[in-house]
Amino acid sequence: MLTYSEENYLKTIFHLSLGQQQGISTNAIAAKIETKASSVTDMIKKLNEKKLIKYQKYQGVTLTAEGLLAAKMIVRKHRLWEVFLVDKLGFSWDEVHDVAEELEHIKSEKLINKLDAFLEYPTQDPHGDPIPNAKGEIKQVDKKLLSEVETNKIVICVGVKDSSSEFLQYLDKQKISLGSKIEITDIEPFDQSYTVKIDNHNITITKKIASNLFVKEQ
Amino acid sequence: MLTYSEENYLKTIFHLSLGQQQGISTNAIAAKIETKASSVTDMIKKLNEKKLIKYQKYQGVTLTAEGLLAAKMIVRKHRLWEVFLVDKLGFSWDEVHDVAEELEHIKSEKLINKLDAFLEYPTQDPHGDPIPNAKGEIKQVDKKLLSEVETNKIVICVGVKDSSSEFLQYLDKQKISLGSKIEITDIEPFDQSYTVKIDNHNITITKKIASNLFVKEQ
DNA sequence: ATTAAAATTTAGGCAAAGCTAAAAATATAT
DNA sequence: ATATATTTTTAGCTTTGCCTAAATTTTAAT
Repeated sequence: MLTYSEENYLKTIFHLSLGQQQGISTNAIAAKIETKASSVTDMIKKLNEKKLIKYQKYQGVTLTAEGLLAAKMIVRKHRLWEVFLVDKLGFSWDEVHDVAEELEHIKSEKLINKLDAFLEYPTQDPHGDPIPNAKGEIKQVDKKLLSEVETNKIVICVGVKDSSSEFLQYLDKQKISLGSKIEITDIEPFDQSYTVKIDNHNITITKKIASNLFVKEQ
Repeated sequence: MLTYSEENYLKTIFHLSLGQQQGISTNAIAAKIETKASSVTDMIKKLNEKKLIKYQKYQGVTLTAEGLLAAKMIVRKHRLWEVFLVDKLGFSWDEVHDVAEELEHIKSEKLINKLDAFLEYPTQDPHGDPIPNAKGEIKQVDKKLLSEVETNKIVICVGVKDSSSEFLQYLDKQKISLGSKIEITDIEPFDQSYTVKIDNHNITITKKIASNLFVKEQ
C-alpha cells in the first residue's frame, strides 16, 4: 500500500519521464513537488527499496514496470475525477486540478471503475490529456502544437500543454476551447505573433500561446 | 486547517455525544477509533488548544460550538458522498461506508456544495441518517425503533441504527429496505421473536433486528 | 587538467500521530 | 473508610516526511 506522499512522487516521476530517455534528476523532482532535494533523496531511497523505481546514487531515477503502473493508476484517477468535476458538477476546466490532486489518492478500485462507467469511459480529461484505462493503457492521440502548424491549414484544438489556471482562463476569455476550429492566417516576422481565426472570429496571439495549444489536423 | 486525524476525532466525539449529556471519555473515544487511550489523550490536548473541544483532565470532553460545526461538516461530507456512491455509482448500502470515510476528508467547500446540488439536496443518506445542510443544520425526522411499536400498526422503515455491512446484508436478504411497509403481527412471549409483515411477505425476526430498525408511523 | 559551480547525498533535527509502560487520579467494593 | 480496580495521564520511544547545513560527487569552464 502506497502512502499519499509516495503516490505523489510516483506521479511526478511519471510526468517528468514523458518523452524523456534519461533518468529523472533529484532536482527536477524537487522543483515539481516544491520540496527540497534532500527530501527527494529520502523518498527515492524508500521507493527504490519498494522496487517502484530504479535508482543509483547521483544517476537519477526511472520507474520500474510496477512503479509505472502505479503512477498510471494515479493519473487515471486524477483525470477521471477531473471529468467528473467538469461534466457532472459543473466546474470549469481551470478549477479542477487542485481538487483532483486530493481525490486521486482515494483508495478504492471499485470506486474508480464505477466512476469510469458512470462517466461513460472517457478517454480524455477536460484539458485533452489521455486517461489510462483500467489496465494502464494510454491511447495516444496524435496531435501537434499549433506553433508547428503551417499557415492556412484548418486544425482542431484538442488539448493544452500548460494547464495552469492563468492560461486556461486566457483561453476562456479568447473563446478557445477543446474542439475549436483554428486557422493561422498570418505570422508576423517581427515579433512572431500569430493572427488566427478561431471558429468565426479573428484574434492575435503570441507565439507562447501557440506553443501551448495542441491541435490535430483533419 | 484540520488534519485528517483531527477530523476523525471530532467526528467520533460528535457521534458519541448524540443523546448524551456528559462529556465523552477517553476510553470511549479510543474504543471507537480503535487506538490507545494514551493516543487519545495526546489528541485531546491538541483539539483543546485549538478550542474545538472543552477538556479538563480526567473529566471527558465536549465539543465547542466551533468543534461541533466542524464535526457536522465532516458528517455532511460523509453522508453526501454515500448518497453519491449509492444513487449515482450504483454501490449498495453496505459498501459505502469505508470509501466515504476517505472522501469525507477532501477539502473543498465548493466541491461539497456542488455535489449537494448535483444530488438535489438530499436530506438523508442511504441508511436514513440525516445530512446536515451547508450551515450545519440537521433536520431531525421523528422516528422510533421497530421494537417500540405496538402490534398491528403499519409503519415505514426509515433508517437503521446499526449500519454494519452484516446487518445491511441481512436486511437485503430479507428484502427490507428504506420505505418498506412493516407491521408487527405477533410477538412470541417465549423468545421475544417478532412475526412481521414486510410489504407483502411474512417473516420472523429476532428482537435484536427489531431494535435496530428505525420506522415512522404514518 | 585543475578549479569552480552545481547537483546530490548525508547527518542530524523537528512535528505529527501513533505506541508501551509506568504513574497518578478516580471509581468501586467490601 | 480503605483497598482494589479502572481510567486517565505522563514519559519516553518509533515512523513518516519534511527541514537545514555540511560533505561529497558530478559537471562545466578555463
